Amino acid sequence: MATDSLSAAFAALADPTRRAILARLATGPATVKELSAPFPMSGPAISKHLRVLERAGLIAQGREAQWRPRTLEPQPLKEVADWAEKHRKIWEKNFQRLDDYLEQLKGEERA
Amino acid sequence: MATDSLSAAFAALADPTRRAILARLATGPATVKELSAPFPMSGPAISKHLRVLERAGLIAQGREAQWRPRTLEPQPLKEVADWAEKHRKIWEKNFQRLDDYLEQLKGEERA
DNA sequence: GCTTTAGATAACCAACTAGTTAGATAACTA
DNA sequence: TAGTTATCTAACTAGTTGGTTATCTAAAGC
Repeated sequence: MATDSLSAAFAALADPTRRAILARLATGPATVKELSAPFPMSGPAISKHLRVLERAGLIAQGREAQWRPRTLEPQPLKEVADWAEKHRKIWEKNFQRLDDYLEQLKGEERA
Repeated sequence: MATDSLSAAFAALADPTRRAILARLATGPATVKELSAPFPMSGPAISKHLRVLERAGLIAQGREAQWRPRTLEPQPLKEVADWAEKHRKIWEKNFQRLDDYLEQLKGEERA
């Protein structure tokens, strides 16, 4: 995998299990046990997903007795949202220009 | 890789070479030759990146004599942007609630 | 001190990724 | 027809991913 932070964030989000974990965390901090409950998957598998999310900076780890509650870290998601929104707008403009061009062609044909 | 379309789009975007290719295509259609020019990488390597982008639905392939010009397809990027923006907002609300709560605690302490 | 609970780590495996070189296909050019 | 250009496919390699089971650590409860 590429090592830049945007690539790490995109890669971390490219898995439905990890996106579901983030969705759960959006309702508040949760322990590993709570996070793994919905998935038909071993604990270590969830631990690995959490490590991917953590290396991407999307979550952070707390410590409370024998629990390590995870919480969201918004910064990388903000970078992803900004990138996607920016490029979505550019692409749209691109397509608008194409539409304008096709419209113009039609007009010239008629004339 | 997970097979759902959102996962495929995120995975395709998780590589700086592929994001650069998309950035180039945002300025208009381009041949494989043109797309590979900026990269110190063999043609087949670029072909593979293009296949990943195509399977994610982010680009389409034209045909003109011996060229196969690629163009952008906006739909999957829109899905990515929507997902990211939606969750960014939820996370922010989450953090706002946390801030409110901490503010409230401070107020109660003072009282 | 022993048991239980939460979680991490290690070792392994199958599948996939990102690159390579070599060779095939298909269309233009002289 | 022969040669050149654009592109794709095949076969290979090294490294990564996503899962498993087995084992370890640390805190809590009795």
